[in-house]
Amino acid sequence: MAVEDSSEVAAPAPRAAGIKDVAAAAGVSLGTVSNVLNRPERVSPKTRAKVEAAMAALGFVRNESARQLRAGHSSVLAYVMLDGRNPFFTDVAAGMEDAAAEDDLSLFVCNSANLAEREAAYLRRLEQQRVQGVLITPVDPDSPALAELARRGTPVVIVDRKRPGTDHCSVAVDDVRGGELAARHLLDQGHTRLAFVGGPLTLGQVRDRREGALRALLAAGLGPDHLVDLATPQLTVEDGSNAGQRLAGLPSATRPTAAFCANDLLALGLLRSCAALGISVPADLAIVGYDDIDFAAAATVPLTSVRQPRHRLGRTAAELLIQETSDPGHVHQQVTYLPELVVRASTLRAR
Amino acid sequence: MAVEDSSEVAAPAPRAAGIKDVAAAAGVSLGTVSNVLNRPERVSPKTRAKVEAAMAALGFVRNESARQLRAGHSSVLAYVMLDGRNPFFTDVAAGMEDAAAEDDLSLFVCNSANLAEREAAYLRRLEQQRVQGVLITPVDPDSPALAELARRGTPVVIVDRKRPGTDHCSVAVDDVRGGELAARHLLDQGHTRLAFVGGPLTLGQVRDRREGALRALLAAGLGPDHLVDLATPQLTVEDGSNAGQRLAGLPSATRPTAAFCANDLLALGLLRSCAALGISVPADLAIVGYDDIDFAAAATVPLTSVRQPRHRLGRTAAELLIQETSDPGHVHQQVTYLPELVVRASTLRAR
DNA sequence: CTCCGGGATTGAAAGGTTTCACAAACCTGG
DNA sequence: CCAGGTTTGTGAAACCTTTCAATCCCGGAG
Repeated sequence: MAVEDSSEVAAPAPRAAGIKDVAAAAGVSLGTVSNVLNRPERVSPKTRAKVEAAMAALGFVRNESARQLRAGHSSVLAYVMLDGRNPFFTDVAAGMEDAAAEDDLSLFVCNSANLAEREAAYLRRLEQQRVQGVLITPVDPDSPALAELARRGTPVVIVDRKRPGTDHCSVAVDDVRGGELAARHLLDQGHTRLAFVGGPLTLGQVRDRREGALRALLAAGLGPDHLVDLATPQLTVEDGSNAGQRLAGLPSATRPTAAFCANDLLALGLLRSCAALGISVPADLAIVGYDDIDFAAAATVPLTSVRQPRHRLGRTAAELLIQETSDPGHVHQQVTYLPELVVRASTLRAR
Repeated sequence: MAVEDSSEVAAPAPRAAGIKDVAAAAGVSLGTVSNVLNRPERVSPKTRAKVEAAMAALGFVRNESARQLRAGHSSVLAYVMLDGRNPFFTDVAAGMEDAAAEDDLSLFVCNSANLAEREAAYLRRLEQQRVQGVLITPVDPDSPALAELARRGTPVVIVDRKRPGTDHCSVAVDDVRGGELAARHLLDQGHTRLAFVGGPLTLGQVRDRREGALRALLAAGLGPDHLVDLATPQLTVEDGSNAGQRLAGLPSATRPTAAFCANDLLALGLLRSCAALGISVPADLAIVGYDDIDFAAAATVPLTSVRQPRHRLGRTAAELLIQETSDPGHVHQQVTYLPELVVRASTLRAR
């Protein structure tokens, strides 16, 4: 009167098989299973097959916490991005992901949404997880938290910002140059009175782009009064649209005939409100954006924009990070790319 | 001749202080430090202060791997999204993030980029990490991998898709209804020949939206031949633009006077190519998109679109997941939201 | 002065993996 | 058939934290 072997009963929740169970099932020792996992070449094909069969049968899934605890390192990179809703950053992340995948690492993407507090919370969490390294486009690149993180042993790479210190690598695009390109282009088109749409000035990107525009003016012999500031609280489509309203409200005598926007979201918003207000682009107002996101070219008045090598930016950043973690003789470097102006209909010279 | 105490030498890499070091520094036991961390109310204010001071002095950072190994659970949720470059999913993720933050959990965002292989790799990695649960907009909701993941103990919530089985919760929007809304609106405007722009049909979202359009036609007494398929390989701006070229190439006798696009990216691409080809929107071609991403309203011909409660979609999904992990008596539920048509200039009735 | 109750603290076990020094088994050629 | 070298396999320690039963200490009741 044999009782049905319990292994044949569909156990509802056998609770996660571990390496130990696999070893038992395969009739080998713990260490051997571990070897199959980590150094398969050191185990004979026969035993390896046995072990692999056991793993499959038990639905074994390696416990990464335990692995990491013992091995001391994880295989996760993280990117803390500044604005998850800006396609620019999404593309940067895609570049990182490609680089990470090549080294068999995962990329953990977090979105600080430009909130210092949220950023800090993520950094804390990531450090606790002992991620292999952190890529970050910081709310404030001078924050001491970043330096400390690095000092305590988590490599940090600053993305899309430069940082004078020598604690980390950084990858950036020359925003001053970008601003210069944009403004010079507008001046070349015969405009002499430009609007600068963007903010807050606490963002280095915004500051630098504006600074570049000023330089271009200066080089053309025009004073800073030829740059009309239309400050925005954020860099969203909505803010750009609002700026358009304000622009339209200016007396036509002093109203700029061209606008340089700190990013494409603003530019698209501006474009929209121009359409709504009957301001023709580029005849009445030329517009230059920044980032050259896909939607820039897709806008019905395709947008002139300053292109940044976003994919490469991300890829390079991730590569530097990986290098830092693997090469003991690593020295920090600051990579700077040059932006490029892409001219489209939104600034075609008015006849 | 005393040798300088080594503790006074600035050690270059003192290697991560652990709970043990804190205990030693504070003159208490291991367990007490742990209590300060996990049940502060059980330790007297005096000792707590001592311990906290020691932690600060040593720059102690809790080791999450060890914690998780012992405690058995992590505090990370993950969202595997279908297309990181589509703002719709970004917004969904933002909703999840809010819900997660409320419960003091982190959200790990991964982008499968519509690649089954990448998706599988992420799922494997996440399971190894023993994340608390997985939110996913799957490439293929019928993939057995999902069911198995759930069976092995990682809760899974399907987002933006429904799944007949009873293994997980799901949160979706009724795409058939959405397609119906879009098509009926066009029919109401007097159009009788519609283009459907979208693909691949392996994506349930695309299939359902198309299906809805067919139903609307049927309800209006029109056969399926009144729906002209412009299949696209993906759902990108570029694909939409290409579809526009093809549309323009159709003999004007049979050319549809309205287009329903499976998402806004396609619609924006279509819009762009119309502008380039001199097809006026909406006079020559009415366009309806889907998702109502921010750029839809921002397009220079603002886009009529089917709005989905994306933020809520994400939030609800995360809430269900959290509930599943905390409430033992949890029963899986399938939540379905209704979409809503947002009418804008791109379909204003032609005079 | 002893005993008791209860809050504060302790110590040891446990959790799943990797690592490493070592043992066993096998092979090669003398 | 054996010595010595190589290839496989083993077992125990270590990683850092959490948990929980046990101990300690203190003041108050008897």
